[in-house]
Amino acid sequence: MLTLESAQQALRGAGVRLTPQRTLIINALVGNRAHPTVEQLYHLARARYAGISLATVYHTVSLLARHGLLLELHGDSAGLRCDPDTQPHAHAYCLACHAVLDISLVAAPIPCTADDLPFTPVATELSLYGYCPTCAAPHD
Amino acid sequence: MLTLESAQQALRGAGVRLTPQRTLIINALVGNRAHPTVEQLYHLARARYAGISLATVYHTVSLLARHGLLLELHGDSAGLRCDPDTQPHAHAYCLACHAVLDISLVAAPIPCTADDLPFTPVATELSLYGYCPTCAAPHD
DNA sequence: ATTACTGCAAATACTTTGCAATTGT
DNA sequence: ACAATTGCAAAGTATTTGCAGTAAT
Repeated sequence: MLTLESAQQALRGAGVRLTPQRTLIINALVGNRAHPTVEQLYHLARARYAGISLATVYHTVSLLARHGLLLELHGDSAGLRCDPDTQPHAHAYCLACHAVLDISLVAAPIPCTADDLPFTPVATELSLYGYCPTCAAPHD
Repeated sequence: MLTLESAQQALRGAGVRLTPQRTLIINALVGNRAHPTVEQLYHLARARYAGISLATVYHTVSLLARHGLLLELHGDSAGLRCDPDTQPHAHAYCLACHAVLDISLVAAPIPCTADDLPFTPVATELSLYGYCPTCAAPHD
């Protein structure tokens, strides 16, 4: 799970500078289970420092993903979403309220064979589309 | 598996008109295992009828997906891809040559629970990112 | 005849990029 | 000091939409 300390250590170890903008974005992600879009992350960061730009948020998200500190989720037409939890799990996209929920996976290795030859994934993304418990509940 | 006949039947049964453009697009998809993007589908269709427009291809792909005749794949930054095979299977995206390969899944029901409440998916997408057998092979 | 569909062009949305100014180390 | 990073604006790419003309049933 992402923490400011683990991120600082990973970035410093890679010779990457820790700017206030990056600290801001990391802090907005720590403990955040909402799977924010880049746009939402931008607003969260801007609430604390008005000068930050959307381009910097894009840059930083890409940087953090390259350093294995977050996962980029592509399952949503609302745009790129970020997940600070890099442990294997799936994502449930609610078609009604557009929430993104975590789905824990019972570890079950996927036999990855394409045309009978092995395919070695470096990343996987399991996306489920449906209705979350709140939206699926009968209306009053 | 999509055929022109099955598509005709499904669309006519739903009161949807079978235009030459739609027939063209369906034919471009039948037996197509390349998971073409909308743009590629547009070029395939235009090779047979120069007048077809990209907007129509987008409309038609969305229509066919709504009628369960194809799957829309969102796993690629190259844009929306189409899969005429609606049976459950995963997709392997090659990070080198950008091919999209089918991965057969051993049927293993996923326990879908979000916050201990059931999430009922209406669609799922399992995307694997890595290197296809050709690109993973040692270079000469 | 009626209504759905097409094609164009414009609009929208998301993301990337060039570059000059700034800043972390 | 020096290279990395930022912010702005512009460009690039993907997709959607309004609407007038056209065509399927």
